[in-house]
Amino acid sequence: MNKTTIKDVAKRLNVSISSVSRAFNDKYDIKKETRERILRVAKEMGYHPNPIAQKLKQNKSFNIGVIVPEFINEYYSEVISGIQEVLNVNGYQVLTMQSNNCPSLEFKNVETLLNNRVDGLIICPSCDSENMNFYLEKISKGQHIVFVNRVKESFPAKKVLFNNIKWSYLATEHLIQKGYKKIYHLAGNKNLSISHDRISGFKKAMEKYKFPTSSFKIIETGLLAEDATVIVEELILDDDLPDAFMCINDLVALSVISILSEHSIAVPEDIGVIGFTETKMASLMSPKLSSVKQPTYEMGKTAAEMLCKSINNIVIERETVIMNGDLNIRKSSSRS
Amino acid sequence: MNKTTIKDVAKRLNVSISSVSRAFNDKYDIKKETRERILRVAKEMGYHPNPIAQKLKQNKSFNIGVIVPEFINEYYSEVISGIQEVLNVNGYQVLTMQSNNCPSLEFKNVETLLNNRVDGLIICPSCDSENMNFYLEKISKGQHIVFVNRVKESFPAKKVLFNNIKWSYLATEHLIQKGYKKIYHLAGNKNLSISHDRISGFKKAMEKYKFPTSSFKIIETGLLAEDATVIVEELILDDDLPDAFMCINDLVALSVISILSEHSIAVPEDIGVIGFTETKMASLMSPKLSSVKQPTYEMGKTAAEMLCKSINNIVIERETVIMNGDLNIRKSSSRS
DNA sequence: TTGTAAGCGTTATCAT
DNA sequence: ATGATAACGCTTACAA
Repeated sequence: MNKTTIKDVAKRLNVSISSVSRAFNDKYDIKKETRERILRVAKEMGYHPNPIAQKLKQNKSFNIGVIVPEFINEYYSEVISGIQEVLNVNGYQVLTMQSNNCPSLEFKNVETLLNNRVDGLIICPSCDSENMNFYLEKISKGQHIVFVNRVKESFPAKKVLFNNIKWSYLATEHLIQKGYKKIYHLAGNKNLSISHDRISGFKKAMEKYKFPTSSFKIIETGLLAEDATVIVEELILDDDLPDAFMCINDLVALSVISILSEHSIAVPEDIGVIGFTETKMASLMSPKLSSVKQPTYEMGKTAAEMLCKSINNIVIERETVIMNGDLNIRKSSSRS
Repeated sequence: MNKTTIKDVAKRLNVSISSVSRAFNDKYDIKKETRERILRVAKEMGYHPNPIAQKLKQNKSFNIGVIVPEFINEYYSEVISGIQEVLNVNGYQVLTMQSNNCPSLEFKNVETLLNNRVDGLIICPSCDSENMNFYLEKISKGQHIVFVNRVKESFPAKKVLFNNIKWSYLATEHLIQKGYKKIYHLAGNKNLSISHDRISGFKKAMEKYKFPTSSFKIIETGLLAEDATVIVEELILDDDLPDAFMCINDLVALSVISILSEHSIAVPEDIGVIGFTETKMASLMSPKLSSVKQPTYEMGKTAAEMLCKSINNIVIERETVIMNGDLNIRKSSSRS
């Protein structure tokens, strides 16, 4: 075990511990030679300053807490990777916790992390309609918090969002331009702003291209593959299939394709499908899935940078950053 | 900010700080009433012991470091979830880092975590053939380390492995029993023991069922989808397609299916395909992918439990735990 | 049962 | 330029 302390080094060199400390913290006066001598011997002895003592003294943990709904899917894994990239470079360690999409566990995790004295938090909320006052209170008490993804644009806090309205509109427009005349949107849960926004984008496209009410539907499906399965089976039974599905995410899109294929309905010839929040798998399917790509990694980096600034009291230009994506068109929406 | 200290509480109650400390650490003698009074007032004041001070005093960080090659794919995300589940319950916080499949970054991360005084490490190595002495040295210095997945069974350390030989054998046997007569194994990089073991299992099945050398091949493909693409295209050009592919992982399997489908080769009718290390997506494909499921979550839990025991010097029955999986048979290998 | 005080490994103020 | 020392917030041996 590494047990060499500043005292050991000081004793060995017949200098005071303050000199050793100074040698390791450039900011103090110390003769260049002594500094180098100390550093050399310290290295020989395998000395590393004990960060825990430093933390206590400086009243700073150099830990940042990150809470996500889950990281089994790529989305939040990539966000976390972006966060780590920035924070590690800045000398922070990242403590990640999952809320399992449960607000009360999310809040409990926040308390755990705060009790562990994290210097700041990045929260990807599981839900943006419940108890957001919990966070406003923490912020007003001086906590540094940055939110990512599932947060209302109107929420008065630092946050990084994806422009769901715009890219939902563009995805829908793409289907229209491909000649699909009857389009259903398999939407997520309405009390999530991201679902709400994607519905808005979809509606906007319907209006813009003057689709009559009979030519589109918005079906609240949820975010899970299983949910979609049931719905599509029903549509088939009711003989109420559209020309194309605009799906809340790739999981739903893939399960739609899977069911249609079981019923020998051809994608994209009979029915077009487009997903959202691109999965790596999207390009490994047959047919390959068209989807809206979100800049997950960059969203994480941006949030981390905002947090660093917040901690260092650097004023920020914009409290809210809304990011753009890419429309990755592949086979599933490209009939010729 | 939470700034209430043990002193504030003591002063407020006209007791000594040791009494307050005792109230929070059951193990000491303290009158029940005082204890309750202290706890109640402490709660009112919003006091929580400062874990950093506790760590310094107890010379223990209550942090555990975890290093994985990446957590964009589900495999390590699930392992980490299992680890967190156990460690959080035991009062530890988990510091996760990615090595990006690069041994030197992995070692650098180890040093970072050790300098941060983690109480133990769980390592999912990026490679098991290089510099494993690095770890043996740490262990001999008293560090607590548990390895997961990519480690040779002969490596003398605590570890949790998957029985790759057995399940590779079973996956291959399944293809044989389905009547596929010519089987190619798309293998991973040979200097990884997991690839090596899966090759062994494959060979074992070939021997057991007396396949002549002309009826099977082992092609070193790598772990990535792109690698497989090239290989299969070549096989098609050379008119050297087998009856079935036994793939090193699902990513490779899915890209095989995708290419075959582009060439209008039917899976599973013309060619059967089976993957390894089940992806969630496996059951969303058409055809749904057969695969070997690894108990990722349980592997993480097991490793974490072993680490806790190691830290608390509890003797362990077996230094090496080798886990079993499931054969999830779906459409891609089920011709009728 | 409770209080006093030393000490964990640093940093930073004040002398020298 | 360097050294002595208090302090960070807690635990724990020892004293009362």
